[in-house]
Amino acid sequence: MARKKQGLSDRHKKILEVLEDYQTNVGYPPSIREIGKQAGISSTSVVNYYLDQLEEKGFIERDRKVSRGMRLLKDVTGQLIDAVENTLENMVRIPLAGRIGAGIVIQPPDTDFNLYDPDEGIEVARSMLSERDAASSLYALEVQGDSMIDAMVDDGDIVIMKHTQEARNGEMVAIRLKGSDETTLKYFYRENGHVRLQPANPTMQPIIIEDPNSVEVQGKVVMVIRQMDATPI
Amino acid sequence: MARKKQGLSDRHKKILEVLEDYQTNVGYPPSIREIGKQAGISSTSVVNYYLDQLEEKGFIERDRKVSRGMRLLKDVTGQLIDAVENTLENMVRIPLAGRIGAGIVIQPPDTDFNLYDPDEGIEVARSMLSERDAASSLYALEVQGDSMIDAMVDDGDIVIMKHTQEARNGEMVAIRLKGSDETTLKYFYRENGHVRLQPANPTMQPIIIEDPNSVEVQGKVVMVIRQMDATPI
DNA sequence: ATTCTACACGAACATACGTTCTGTGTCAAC
DNA sequence: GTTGACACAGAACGTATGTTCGTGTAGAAT
Repeated sequence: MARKKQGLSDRHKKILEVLEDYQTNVGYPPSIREIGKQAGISSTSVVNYYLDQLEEKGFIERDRKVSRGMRLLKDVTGQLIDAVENTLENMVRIPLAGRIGAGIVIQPPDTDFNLYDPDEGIEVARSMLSERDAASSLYALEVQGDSMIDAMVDDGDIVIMKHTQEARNGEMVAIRLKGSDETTLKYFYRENGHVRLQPANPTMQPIIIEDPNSVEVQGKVVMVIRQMDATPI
Repeated sequence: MARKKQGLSDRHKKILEVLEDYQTNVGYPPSIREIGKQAGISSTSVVNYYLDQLEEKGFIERDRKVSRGMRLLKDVTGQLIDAVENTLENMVRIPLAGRIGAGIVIQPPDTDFNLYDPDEGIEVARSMLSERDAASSLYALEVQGDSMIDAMVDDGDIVIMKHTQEARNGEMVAIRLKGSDETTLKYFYRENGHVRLQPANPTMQPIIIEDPNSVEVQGKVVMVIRQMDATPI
């Protein structure tokens, strides 16, 4: 009953390479004869022979009787290959809507604030977001200045926001106090009839707002991204 | 001489949709007869007729005499389709190598890359990394505890590291001082024969180390990610 | 009306391509 | 030795699939 598991011979590997190369370069899978030519195998039956083995090992999937009817499932290294659609749908592009600073400024995307390319956006893997968030319309803001260091948000950070008027306890939200024109990022808690705004930095004291109506929630922070690799264009 | 340019009839659109659907769902392009069936066209010649037109309009590319020898170039909307290779390479999966706390524990990505689940990892768009970084082997660490708040890194944050022994000025690095078993994240500056370690929080004072040899660089911080959307599995 | 063009159908044709069969050589186990 | 599993080659076969051709219709141009 002893089955050799990981045993990929040179021909197996070569064929997998050909498969991957061909698919990526040509756009559709190769025929058996083409595989043979690329891999240095003269007989179609031998190629077929190995394709069957690769299928049994779970590297490819074959549709019999169909020309070029095969698809890669795993890499030569055994890594799973995401199909095309997956990768397309696995990424979410979030528009860079503007900048925020001490006096917060959220520019709607239509403003021709052209410091960023029109297609300049933040690409985030869907897996890094909750399903709800990925489905909703998000926007990204670049933080300018040190005014949010008590929220653990640094100059240059990218905050990804979700527009909302309501906040639930424990969420980090962008809020503006009535009478102030300054927006800050704080953890939001509604308790005992008042609102507690908790800085992310645990060494700092919370702010208690007795009148909940004087707190205006502008959005919820979904993610903060700090890129350290200095590649400013 | 008037040529209708953008004129995509319903059949054109339908065929493009079929093409896209089939490719993404099945993994290779459809045959002409399959297109016909899906698009409600009974004759192969009609499908061929429209495929020729779509090629002339630049939506697809065809390889004559080859079964399923076609690939999508543009979307129904006219948007360019990224080839397979692009989508495959657009995302980088970074293994979650461990956790760091006050008593830092950094496990460099050893050869046993198979310890964590395949879905245990951080997916980052290649566009969010520099080319150099994306090519190098990165690993991610989850921060545990508040010991890095002076580096603007919070409990629960994900730091993406690049293994290196050398640091250049201005980079945020994980460093350990000789004689200490604690690792911290600081901005690194080598100047006038000494090393200056600058906390990210600008209100905090730098640390000057007179002997550069007592500073051990363990890695460079490439990115910090803070997920606020509470998605505990 | 006639002609031309775009669109459509279905059948016939040619071949690209997957499958199968026979045969050969090697190497271990018996 | 014999057997059997394995790797490989080449040819023959069947069919899936792209191509071509003859025909037809509807509408615009002549």
